[in-house]
Amino acid sequence: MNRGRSAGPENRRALIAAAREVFAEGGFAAPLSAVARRAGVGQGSLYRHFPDRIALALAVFDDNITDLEALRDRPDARMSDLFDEISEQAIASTALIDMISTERHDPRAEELGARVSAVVDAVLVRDQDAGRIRASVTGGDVMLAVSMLAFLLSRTDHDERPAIAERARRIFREGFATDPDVSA
Amino acid sequence: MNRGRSAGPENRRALIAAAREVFAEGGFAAPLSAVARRAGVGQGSLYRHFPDRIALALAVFDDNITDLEALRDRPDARMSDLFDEISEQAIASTALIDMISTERHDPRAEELGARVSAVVDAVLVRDQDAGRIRASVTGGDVMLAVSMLAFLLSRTDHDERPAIAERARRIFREGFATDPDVSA
Amino acid sequence: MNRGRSAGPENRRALIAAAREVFAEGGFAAPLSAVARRAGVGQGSLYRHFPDRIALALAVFDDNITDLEALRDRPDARMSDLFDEISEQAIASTALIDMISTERHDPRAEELGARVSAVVDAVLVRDQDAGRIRASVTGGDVMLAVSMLAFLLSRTDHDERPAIAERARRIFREGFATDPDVSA
Amino acid sequence: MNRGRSAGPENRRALIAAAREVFAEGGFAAPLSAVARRAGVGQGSLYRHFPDRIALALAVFDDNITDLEALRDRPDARMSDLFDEISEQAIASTALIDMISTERHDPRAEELGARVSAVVDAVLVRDQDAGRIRASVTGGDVMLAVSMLAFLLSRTDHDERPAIAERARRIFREGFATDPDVSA
DNA sequence: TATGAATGAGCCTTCATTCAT
DNA sequence: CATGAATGAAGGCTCATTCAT
Repeated sequence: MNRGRSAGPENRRALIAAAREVFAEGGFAAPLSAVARRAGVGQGSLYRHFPDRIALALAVFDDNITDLEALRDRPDARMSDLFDEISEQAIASTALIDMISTERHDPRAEELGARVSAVVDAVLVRDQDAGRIRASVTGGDVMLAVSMLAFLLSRTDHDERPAIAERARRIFREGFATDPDVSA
Repeated sequence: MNRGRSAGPENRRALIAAAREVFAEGGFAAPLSAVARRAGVGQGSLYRHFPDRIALALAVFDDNITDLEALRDRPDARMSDLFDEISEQAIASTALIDMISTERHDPRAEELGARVSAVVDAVLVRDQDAGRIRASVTGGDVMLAVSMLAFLLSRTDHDERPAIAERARRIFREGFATDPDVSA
Repeated sequence: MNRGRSAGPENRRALIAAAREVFAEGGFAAPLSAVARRAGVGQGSLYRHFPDRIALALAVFDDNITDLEALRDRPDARMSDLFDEISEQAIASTALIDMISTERHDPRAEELGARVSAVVDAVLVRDQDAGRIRASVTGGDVMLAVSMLAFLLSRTDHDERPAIAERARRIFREGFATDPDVSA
Repeated sequence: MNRGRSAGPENRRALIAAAREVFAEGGFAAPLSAVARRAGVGQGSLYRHFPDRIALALAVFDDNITDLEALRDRPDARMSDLFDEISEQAIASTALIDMISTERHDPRAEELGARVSAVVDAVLVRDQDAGRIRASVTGGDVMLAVSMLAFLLSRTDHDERPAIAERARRIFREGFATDPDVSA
């Protein structure tokens, strides 16, 4: 049952979709064979489309990063929106974060991290100009906060994630805000 | 070279020591066979002493929690000491954190978490009474911060951990302190 | 980028050239997909032109045999020239030898062997007539020597081949010559 | 159906025996899974006993080398006996040769080669002292001849090996002998 | 009770070969 | 006739877990 050449793009999509689910359920380390199986695709096709786990993850997560970048381009977007977006993504699947840290020495994963950093920097400047965040806060600080938030969610049960996210974000808000009492 | 029935307690100790090293080097998911090998003990004995991975990890990490509890009992200990202790432990081995989150539904892991919580609560009260930490901060908030710090360190290269720990702790300090400007 | 039906001959040539390189680098067992890739040709086209590995190898090695036959037709060529030529070929790529022995029961490979034999026989007669090689030496003897030399080179690191070839040839020279002391 | 610990030595023997057969039939590159299957042993046990292909091959071939060394210790043994022995071994299985050349950079394979060399050197001296082999012949020359002979046999059908071996040995005899005419 | 070996399931990866377009 | 993707069968290897001694 060779579905022929035209099945290519369809398979690719199916693999990404399957990987998104499998990663969400089993984490970044989930078996690739499960991805192929769920996509209804031969093991070989998976490897043709994505020569390794990272290549597959990259395809899965590219959408997420793109969402973040879209947010940066909204002139009214502020840091809290960014945290919203990241929380939401992490609530859905924490594998991205897992991947970025597990594969932190792979240049492709680094690039993903750099794209996130760029978004953070852009939004941070605006918030500092508007006096919402202390001038002493750096992009690195925020990335740290973002990472911690995501790690935390990645280790939290799905149904508890919204509450935990809210709680963690309040801590960071108070850590970064110019007048913490206001946000308390 | 069957050392006979009297070797029991000695084996147990050797297994715990070996597991501490193996977990530190290879993470919580490291092969159990490596533990038995390093301990110089048969596979079967490992399973007899510790029926599963969690039982072994529990024994390993009991010491760490004990250290934390000792700290709680020092009347002059404050929250920053607790963070110091936890940072140091996480800098040494991140497997504990990994275990607590990976196995978060195992009652034994939960109990470990509860013991940490108790320490946190005790120290927090003192810091709040002394006016060093805002009254609005809860034990849950601090546990969250602790978790995030530990997760973060668990995903950081060993040599970068001290610097990252310091940076993260400043954020939390500012998020919790009564007068953040002082600690900035 | 389907170059259409006229690309046939060009593809064929590209495949042979690619196969020559791939076999030289990876041996006779190298993946056929590598050949197609290097030739810039689809897998399907490879199979159309060469239904199996042997068909491809035959096309590749036909040139080598042709060189040998050209040598036979030079009236002054002697056995040592033949060994020179074969050594050079084996030094460049041992895949031919590998193929001839691996596929020794395939009639196409046998034919290749027969062509070599014919060359050997022709040159041998001349050398014997000239009194350079003992009359008792048969074509089979020389083929054996040739095979052994080629096998040997096929199992020698590339950079050591010239020296090993020289050493081996001296042995055969002494084994075949009418007056071995001369060549010693 | 865990046959328990005592099955260890038996398994080991079964694995070596199976490997000897599998290597003889399929060459040194034959699948290890076939070895485990034929030995009636789990895949894991194979890897426990022999962590890699070379370790297994070493065990298989140790007997062969031992036979060679026994021959060296016979005071009346001469080069022709050595060739006899090697021919016989290669006639039975050519995988040893394949291994020595395929894995020529593995120190364990090198050691095997060195043991053969040592035997060759010892026997050569005796033959030269007795005036049966030219003084100009070196141990390296003989090793070359031995290698070529073995390679040749490794690529010859089983039933043709005796005849081919005889023919090749005559060439070497004439190449090495003090008075080649005698042996012609 | 300790021991160390056995077992087999499961994942990863590579290719040869087939096929719809 | 070219193309490039699909497919699945092997084979390699690693563990978690069980068991006879």
